[in-house]
Amino acid sequence: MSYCYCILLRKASRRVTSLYDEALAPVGVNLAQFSLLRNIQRAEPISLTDLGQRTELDRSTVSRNVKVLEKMELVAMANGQDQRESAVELSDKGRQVLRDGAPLWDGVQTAIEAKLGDEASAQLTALLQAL
Amino acid sequence: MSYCYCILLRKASRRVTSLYDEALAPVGVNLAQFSLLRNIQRAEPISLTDLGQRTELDRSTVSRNVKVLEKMELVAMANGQDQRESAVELSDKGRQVLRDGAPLWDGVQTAIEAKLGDEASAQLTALLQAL
DNA sequence: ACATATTGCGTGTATATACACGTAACTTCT
DNA sequence: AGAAGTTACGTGTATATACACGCAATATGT
Repeated sequence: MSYCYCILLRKASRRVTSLYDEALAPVGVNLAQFSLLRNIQRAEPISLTDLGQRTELDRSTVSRNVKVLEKMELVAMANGQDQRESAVELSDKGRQVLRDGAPLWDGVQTAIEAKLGDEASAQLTALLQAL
Repeated sequence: MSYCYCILLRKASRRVTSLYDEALAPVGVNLAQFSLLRNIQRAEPISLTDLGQRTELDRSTVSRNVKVLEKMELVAMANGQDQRESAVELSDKGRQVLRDGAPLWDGVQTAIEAKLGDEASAQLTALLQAL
């Protein structure tokens, strides 16, 4: 009787998310928001649809998550190529959060690697990508 | 520059959850609900607090998820030891879902093992438990 | 040009999840 | 017995997430 891979994944996901959330709390965002900001930064200005593909999230999910970031004034919506397309851009405040959050994010990242060891960390990365 | 373990986990979690959800669709529950039913089965009648500890979920989350199962008539609430405690039990319909869902769940489980290989599957299990 | 198809987005609806807070019930201490 | 603390639970609020649907804008085919 093997453990359910899905449940193991979901539990680990919740636990680890909690670690990153706590670490990032000082800059006022959670892991999901920090990651979304990073994805925006890598391709700004970016449409919501493109952002959804990059993050592997449903477009409507991205739409709502971006709206929260907008309310926090970390990003701003601009006009895209089309009238229908809207382009997300970081605000100065958003860039600051990314700068301030980077070492916090790195701390958790390093802590996980220290806990698992280098080899196991690499294995984990490979396995998660293979799923 | 390493990948964010949390994001890798969350993405894998969403992808894999989706696999199980699709497989379980014929019996009318998703993976989270199926898993919750299984946890109830293992310890019924069980209080919401105990169920929360078993599933590593917040009590309020369990409370709400159980409420959905109750509306689907897969579980029923009975009186616990106390007046404050409520005990969750499976209904016949709930047991049937567990029976019918088992082979569907097993199919995904086997498919994942086939994809990763036995050794990698065992590694994955160990790594996820270590996190 | 006009009808049709596609694209990009928002909203409605639903589950999953957590934290904070309040309430009722039980326990413990004096 | 009565006060104080603990336990079990529900609800309010908020984010995360997906699917279905509809609308507006653009592209395409005749």
